[in-house]
Amino acid sequence: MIIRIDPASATPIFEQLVRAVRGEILAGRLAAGERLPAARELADSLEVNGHTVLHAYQTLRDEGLVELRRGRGAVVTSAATELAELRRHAVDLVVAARERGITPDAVLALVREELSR
Amino acid sequence: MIIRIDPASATPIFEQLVRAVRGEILAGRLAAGERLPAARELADSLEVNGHTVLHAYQTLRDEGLVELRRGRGAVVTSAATELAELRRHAVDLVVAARERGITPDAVLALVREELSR
DNA sequence: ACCTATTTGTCCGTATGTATG
DNA sequence: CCATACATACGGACAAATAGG
Repeated sequence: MIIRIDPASATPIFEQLVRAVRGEILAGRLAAGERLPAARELADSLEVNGHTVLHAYQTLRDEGLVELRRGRGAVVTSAATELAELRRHAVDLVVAARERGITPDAVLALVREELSR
Repeated sequence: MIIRIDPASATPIFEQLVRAVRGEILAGRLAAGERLPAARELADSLEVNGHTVLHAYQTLRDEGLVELRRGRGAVVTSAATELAELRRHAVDLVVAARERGITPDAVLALVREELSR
């Protein structure tokens, strides 16, 4: 997993990490059961503090994307990969809508209708 | 607001703080708009680290019970007080059920029925 | 418009505890 | 029993938003 951090950015380092990992998961490049690098290890390689990475990992845990366990590390949850699969369908829907010149509101209305069935 | 912390307890300090403040809110002793003591101030008075109190406050924020703003502090949300009011009704319900010797399952079934209306 | 005090936000460093394997 | 890796807590520093004068 390749992550790049911009220490000069206005967005906090821990949030950059959250976005990077979340992106990897939602893009399907990190599947359920796969392990993230150990927090301190990643911290060392990025030259940031271990807490900063841990804070990011804990945020991802709060979002339900990873499971944290002492001695085992951070593991991508199955819910996360399911979310990634769901996202692919969402992308398909939006692409199809754009191809047909359908307005965003109409798309949302359609999805709402299906959800309320 | 009187909070007591047991440093020797197995439950983490920050969680003891979360429970204490949450309890105050749900008991109605802290109403919407009221401010919690400044994190570092409370930390000093309890002789714990400022980070520890801040961690507790941020947990409460994640639960939607307080709003945190730089320079303003931690303010109890209206959602929190509404939750407290809801809790009072729940207590009333349980008390009334116990007085009448109604089983917990029956109470839950009743509530479910009302919710599904 | 300016300045100052307050207070949370983030980050660094360090240390110890504790569940996992 | 031992290595790994997260969990918690301590301490210190500076940034950034808010409120008030």
